[in-house]
Formats: sequence, structure tokens, C-alpha cells
Amino acid sequence: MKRPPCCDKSNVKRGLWTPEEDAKILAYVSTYGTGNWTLVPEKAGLNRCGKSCRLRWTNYLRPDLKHDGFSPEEEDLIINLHKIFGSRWSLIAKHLPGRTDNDVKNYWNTKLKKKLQKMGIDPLTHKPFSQIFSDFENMSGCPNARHRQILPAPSCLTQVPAGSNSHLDAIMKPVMEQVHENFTAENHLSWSQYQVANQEVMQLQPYQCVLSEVTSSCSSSSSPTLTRLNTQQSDGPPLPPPFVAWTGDSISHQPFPTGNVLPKREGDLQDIVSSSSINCASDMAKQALPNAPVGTMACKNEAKWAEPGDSCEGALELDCHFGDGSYSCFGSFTDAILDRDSKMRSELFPEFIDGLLDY
DNA sequence: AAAGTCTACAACCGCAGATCC
DNA sequence: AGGATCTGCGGTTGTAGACTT
Repeated sequence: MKRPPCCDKSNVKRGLWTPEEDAKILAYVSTYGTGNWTLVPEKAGLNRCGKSCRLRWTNYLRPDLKHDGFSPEEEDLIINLHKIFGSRWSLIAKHLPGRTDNDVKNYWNTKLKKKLQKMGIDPLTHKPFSQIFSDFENMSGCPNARHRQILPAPSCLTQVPAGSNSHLDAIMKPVMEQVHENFTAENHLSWSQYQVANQEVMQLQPYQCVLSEVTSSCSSSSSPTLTRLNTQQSDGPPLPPPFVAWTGDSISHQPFPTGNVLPKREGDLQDIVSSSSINCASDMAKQALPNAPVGTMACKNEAKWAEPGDSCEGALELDCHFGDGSYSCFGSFTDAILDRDSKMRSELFPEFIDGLLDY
């Protein structure tokens, strides 16, 4: 049995809502609650599409919404969060009580973007225009991107939220497929097993790829090469390819990823505990998310891999390890991100994409 | 005062993933 | 299992009021 369609768009009213229509929505919600918006127009006596009713409620009529102007504190928070999250408005709005993603998006587009531009800051990258121009001049010194110095040392896996950039998705896809093939063929550890567990526990999209040793120089004609990172440890089970998490990749209040699909190595987290990167990350998280309970290490501050069932406290969690270069760091924060990740995004990513394009 | 332009923000569109039947 | 619908999201458009010429 097929469901009835949401609405016949040709016969419903569109445009601005009247106070009478608002009152009908409010009366309906107070009686029936939210949900099943397709029934709302009929039950509430409205000649509107259910989707339109839902939008009106979530963006305007919800009682927990603020309708006053944004405070300077909120402004700063939006700028900081945009620096980290980009235009993931719903993610940003989650940190602004009483504001919707639509509110934040509109405020950004009408006020904050212009404000940053007036300050000489590119609202897209949050870098000063002067720096962008000088970067561009430096890059254009090489006649062809193929012969450009690609990345300082991004021997890392980059995790990209699906849908964030369809052009990038298209570039990434074949690369990821190669990574998957390599990994599953050469390791006893199943990539798909790892990926499934990873997604479930860490809420990550299956967008991971390895780019390693893609360095070339202006004088060299060698093409970037794409290789698998070291995933086999000499003294333990194979490691899944590392990745650098993007902002918003959340493992908040989830059991620490463990079990038979992730490697365990005593001492790895010890490296982290003494790493200055943690402080960077904490500071950044604190700056961006002043109300978040940042700072508690995963695994109850113990320097060891977690066991199944272990839970994490606080907003900052790490399963990250730095080392001798045999494998990179992988890590994620509840709502913040490693300092190096924002650098990856704003500074290294253009070259990273160039490298992929050339490849 | 009127016409044109700008600004703020409400509302819509279309896509993708989730859910339902 | 698969197609249809629902829901959430980001991008874009529409519109009313303010401002400028």
C-alpha cells in the first residue's frame, strides 16, 4: 500500500505566513505534538504543504527560539565555529541555544561575512586577504600544478564528510576504492569490518583515503604517487589506515572504539598524553565551545587502549597517536578538532586537491 | 515624494539519507 | 527488497521595510 503524497504543491498556499495560520499550527502542536507533518495541514485546517508547516514550526514558532538580535558573544562564537566547521549551519546552531540553522546562516550571509571582509579577512578561509594573495603568488611560480610542491608531509588519511563537496567526492572515490582494495587484500584485518565499526561507534562517513609521498618539485617531472600507508606493525596486529578527522566528526559519549576490529597497543596513548597537540586542541575547543566540558581524556585518563565497554568523559577524546612516521595520527573530538586539522583544511587542502587532480 | 537600491530574514527548493509500507 | 515518502540540511530566492538618490 502506497502512502499518500505529502501534498499537491499546485493547490497549496505559499509565501509568508499569517498570524491566523501560525495560531493554527500552535494549536495543533499543543494538542497533538510534533511529528507526522503530512497530517498537519488537514488536521489543523491549513492549506499548506506539510513540509512548509514543519519548516514554519522549526524555524519560527518553536517556543524555545530566540527572536532578538545576536549578541556580540554569539557573533564571536559563530565566527569561531565557522572557522572550524565551515558552512555546516546545523552543527553551528547546536552551540547557540535558541537559534536555528536558518538563523545562523542568514546572520552569516547578511552580517558576518561582510564584517570579516571589511576587516580584510576572507570569510571562506578566515585568512587575511594579504596572505591569500602572497600564497597565490608563491604557487603561481610553478607553471603547472603537476610540478608544484604538493604537501609538506601529509602522509595521512583524510576523512571528508559525505555531501560536503560533490566535486571532491568525485575525486576521492577512485582513490578510496584503491585504498580499500589494498587494505583488504594485504591485511588480515578486514577494512569493511573496521569501517562499519568505525562508522557505528564514531559516526563517521566511510570517506577515507590515503595520500602519501605526493611530493614533487618544480624541477622534477615525477608525478605524485598514491601509496598505502604502513598499516602493519611489526609487533602487533595490523593497524587500520590512519585518518585525520574533520570537524564535526563526533564520538561524543560513545563507547571508545574497541573490540576485535581495532588494534590495541599499550603505550600508544602515552605518546598523546605528553603531546603538546592535546593542549592545542583543548585550547581550540575551549575557544570555540566555551560551554563544552573539554579536557577529560578518553579512557579515564589512562594511557592505554580502552577495553570494550569503556566510556569516555568530556568533550575531548583521542584515539590518536603520533610516532616515528610509520603511521600518522588519527583522532577526533566531540565537537572540536585538532589544530592540525584546521590547518589541513584551510591551508593544505587546496594543494591536496591539486595533487589528486594531477594524480 | 517617488523611484531605485539595499538589507534582513522568512520561505522555498532540491538533494541525500532514513524510514516506512 | 525495493520503491515511495519523510526528514534534515545547505543553498537560493522572495519580500517587506529601510534607506538613498
